[in-house]
Amino acid sequence: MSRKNPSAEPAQNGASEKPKPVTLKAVAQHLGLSTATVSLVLNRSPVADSIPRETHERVFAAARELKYRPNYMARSLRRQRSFSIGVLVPEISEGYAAGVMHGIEAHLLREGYFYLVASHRLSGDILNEYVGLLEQRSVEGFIMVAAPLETSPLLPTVAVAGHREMGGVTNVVLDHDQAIRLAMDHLVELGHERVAFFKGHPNSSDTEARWDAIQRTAGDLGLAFRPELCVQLSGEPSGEIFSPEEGYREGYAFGRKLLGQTRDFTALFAFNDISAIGAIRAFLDAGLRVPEDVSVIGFDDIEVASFHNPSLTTVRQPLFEMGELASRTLLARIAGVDAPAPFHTVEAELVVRDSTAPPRA
Amino acid sequence: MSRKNPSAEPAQNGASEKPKPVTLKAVAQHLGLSTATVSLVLNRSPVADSIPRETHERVFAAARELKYRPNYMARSLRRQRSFSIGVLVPEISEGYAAGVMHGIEAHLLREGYFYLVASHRLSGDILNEYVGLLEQRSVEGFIMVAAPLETSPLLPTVAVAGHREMGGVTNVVLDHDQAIRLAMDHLVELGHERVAFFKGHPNSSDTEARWDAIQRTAGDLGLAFRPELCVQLSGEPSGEIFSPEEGYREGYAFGRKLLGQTRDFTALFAFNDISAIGAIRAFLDAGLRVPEDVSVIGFDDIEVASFHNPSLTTVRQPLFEMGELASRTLLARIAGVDAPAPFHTVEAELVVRDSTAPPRA
DNA sequence: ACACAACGCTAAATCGATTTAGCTGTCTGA
DNA sequence: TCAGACAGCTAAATCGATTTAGCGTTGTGT
Repeated sequence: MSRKNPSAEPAQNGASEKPKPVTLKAVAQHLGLSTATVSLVLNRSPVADSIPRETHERVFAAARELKYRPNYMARSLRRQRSFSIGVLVPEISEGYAAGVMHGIEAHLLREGYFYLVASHRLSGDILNEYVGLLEQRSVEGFIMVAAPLETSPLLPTVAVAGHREMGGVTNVVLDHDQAIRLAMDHLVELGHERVAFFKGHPNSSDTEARWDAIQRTAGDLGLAFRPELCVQLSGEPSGEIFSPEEGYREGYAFGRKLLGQTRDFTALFAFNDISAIGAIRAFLDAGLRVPEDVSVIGFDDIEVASFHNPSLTTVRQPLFEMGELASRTLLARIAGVDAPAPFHTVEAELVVRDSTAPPRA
Repeated sequence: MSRKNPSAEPAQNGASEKPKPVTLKAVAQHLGLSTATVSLVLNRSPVADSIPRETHERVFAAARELKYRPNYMARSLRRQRSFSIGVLVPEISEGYAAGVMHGIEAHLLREGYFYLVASHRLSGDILNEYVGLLEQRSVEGFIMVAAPLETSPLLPTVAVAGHREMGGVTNVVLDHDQAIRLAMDHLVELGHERVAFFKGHPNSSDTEARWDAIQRTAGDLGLAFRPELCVQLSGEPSGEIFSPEEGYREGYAFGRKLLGQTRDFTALFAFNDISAIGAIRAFLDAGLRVPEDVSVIGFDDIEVASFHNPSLTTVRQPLFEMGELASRTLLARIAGVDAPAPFHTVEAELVVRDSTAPPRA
């Protein structure tokens, strides 16, 4: 209600006056030059090489003095460049995507790009809709996180945690074999022999790759891999809508389902940290202690993993680096530097915390 | 390496051919009409009222057939509208901001807007830099989360968790008195009399408001409010850089510092969930049980709060709704519907979970 | 039979930059 | 002395839409 007297402020932002932005023309007139010259100089065009140093200085001085800011729309229209890219994530308030976006942002803004975000919630239809809208907005490319992409997009695209090999799409993927190996070795070294596994959401693009790696590695290590130790939720999830809250509930449900099938296991390798945490809760509710009775290992190392109690042993995905790599790769492709390699692989790292221990003797 | 034969795909996206987008002119020519007519019809301009229904249909049919998509840059340049807003958060991979952004996104995209995000990391300089860049990008307004805003921005702005009253800025704020009351009543009802408090980051805009509310409420309830029960970190943080990881460490450090000062308390009211979790860890490390020996109550109800073990009793901020309200308010101001009210207040909610209990007898 | 309105549409200006082709005027070299 | 090179700049087209002013044609009322 109370409001300071606004008379002191220079340009108020309500709906009152508009500050009338400084155009190129204004700068040119102020200098007695043409807009062409000013533009050439300000953009350091090679054509401006023949213009004497003194004029250069006058132009820059005037631009600074008048606080000239080139109009982004006009410039983009002419150059057919937007310096924007579209980022499609499952859901913005979800740990995995947030970590990747952090890396994306760091690199992109450093290079003078901005990004537009939208959430596809693991639905192909929603994804396609936003791809269309963002294309209309002239984004120069896409970074998609865990996106259920069906067809080759028209623009350069980098997929993080994508699994399909697709024309024009560069995948930033974890080396799943190495990652799974890390986790399994850890469990085996602790002495676990009966390990339970969660299989991920059928629409999540990492699910298949990771599952394959698990099967292979279990075989290599001679680990029992029995059906009653593997849990996948009943098939289609409720709607195609995705949320982290659901991931947690899913983990809890997984955990209960597993206990319903058998208690003959000493460790659980969850699909991700969220489901690991959900499962831990299910175990605790069932009177089992973690890690004394059951060791649990997660995947991702999202923030929660270290905050959790017991803190979570997990396979760390270098999310920030993956985001950075994705942006770097995309910008290179936009610049036409890189041929679109189908894969860039990053390595996982084992983070041992308190949710794993040797099995009871 | 291996790559499917791309001959089947229509338009490849590498750096090869460009699909040559359909312009308004193309549609007009295809119809034998002028671009003016087509534009008028497609935009349902009142000027097009005198154009017969049949022509309307022809135009729409052609647009659909040719898959015409208006060029965003051209349209924005002409209309002086970008349908974009700038969102400035402390850090994108942080729970509070993510929750608010979720709400922002939901409402904004529904209304045909997109948003550009940047992280100010609680630094005024970084904030100003991005404000400038985003203004240049012709955003139509700002939503700022926990931003250390010093001067009135030129564009319509809505601040979430802002505390300063400032010309042209609408604040979406929590009713801190009500929120604090909720928490304190809960503790008092449980029987706690000696309660410790954390004071937040000096650059975080909610810190002061919440601290004031705590002091007032403690007074109202006749609660002891002794200096040795209040902890604030040593003043300036290391650099002005902010991260959730630091919030956790801060909470841990808070907890240790508190224990160093006194153990004569039965409950802790932390500044937020992250610091609550950090403190709980410090207590556990010191051999105290939560909630048996010490009750801990957080603030925010970020995702982690419910996942944590023990799950966290906390004061829920309706982050999603705050984000929605912020966007709604901003769009209304952009449309010139609303006068810029200085405050919109939302109510908190107490979420009782497992980290609080009656004090030991 | 004629003025005037309504209809159906278009020419052209405009938004604010970028960029190519080219125009002066001076200087150089043969 | 004169062609040609070069320096130093500019006119004008262009990007793709939106939007105002207005132009011909037909119809209507008196």
